[in-house]
Amino acid sequence: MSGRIPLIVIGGPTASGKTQLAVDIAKAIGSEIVSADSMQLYRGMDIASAKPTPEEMGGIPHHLISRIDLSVSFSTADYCALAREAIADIHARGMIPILCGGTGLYIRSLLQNIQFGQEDEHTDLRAELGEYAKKEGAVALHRRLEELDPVSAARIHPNNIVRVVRALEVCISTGEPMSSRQQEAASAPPIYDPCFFLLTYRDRGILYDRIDRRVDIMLENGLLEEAQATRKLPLSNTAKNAIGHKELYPYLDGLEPLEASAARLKQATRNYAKRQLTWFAREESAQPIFRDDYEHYEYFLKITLSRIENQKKVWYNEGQRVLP
RNA sequence: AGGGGUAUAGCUCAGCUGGUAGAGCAGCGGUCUCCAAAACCGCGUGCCGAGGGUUCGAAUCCUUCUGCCCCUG
Repeated sequence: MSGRIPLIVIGGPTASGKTQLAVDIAKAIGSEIVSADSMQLYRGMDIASAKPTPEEMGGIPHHLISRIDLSVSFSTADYCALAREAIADIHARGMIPILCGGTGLYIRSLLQNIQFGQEDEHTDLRAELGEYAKKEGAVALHRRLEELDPVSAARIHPNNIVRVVRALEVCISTGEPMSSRQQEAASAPPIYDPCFFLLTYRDRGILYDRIDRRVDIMLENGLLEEAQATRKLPLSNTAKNAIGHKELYPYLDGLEPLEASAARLKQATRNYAKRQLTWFAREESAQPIFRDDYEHYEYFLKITLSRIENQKKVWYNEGQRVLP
């Protein structure tokens, strides 16, 4: 359909090379980048979140990076609001926006144009529900959800306390089952016409090696100092989950040698990459591009750019057809 | 060299007095529309160091060899 905003999307696991690819595409087509990364949004985790350096950005404007303080919680709803704004702005200035990042939920929510309600988190209610789960058990908590929202209860495994709590929180605070709210949320038509690339590797071992090497490089670049700096700061629910600092705290506390902490950091990152791969594999609209199919990056980039050129014809021709 | 110990999944280890083996982690697969770098679910991948013996039956008992560890010299 016309009227939809053309959007180039680059998703994929961590350390797959999304940043460089996005910058090179932006240079080639003359555009700007909107980050889809839940951690690069924060200030103070630049190394850990593999935020592009000014040199890596190569003069290309990056949006939704370093936007919020570590103490501030951030939700998918918040992200979608900001991202829509940034994309609309780039598009209004006559460019095809590039969305790039590894947070699959953010990308999916944006592309499917999920309409989230706009409530704050209910910290005390969450704490109370969590306490209940601790005392009465996960099954008892799940039973409460069955009463308020059987549909969600059927979808969420009783052991998944985090999500049971979240569903209960929504039901109790809004007086409406989360499942029916979700149904409404999914009703809006999409506003983007995406050209979605899933950047990945056929050989997972290569990706895992890249992750291990990148952690070593992060350590050389001052990751320990960065972790030390966040050590005593109050971190929001979102920020405290970041991979990259918490794994190093045992070393910083003198509890174990650096190699042990570094090994756990690598491990956590590899596990994360695996989960991302599972998530993105379900994204039917995404076309996989395998970096290890090409020996030279230049050729890989050229192929990808030519795919974009083809997509531009589709976008362009659709526009033509709509004109009288 | 002598004495003691150990050898089981990719790793760390369980396996009582004999009935061909199981945990954690890793790995692999998956779920996920409001915390998502989160949370959760599923799958055991094995010449039980090698050879010989005892036994209906050996990871388990005996023995030889090999590797590793510790102690004594």
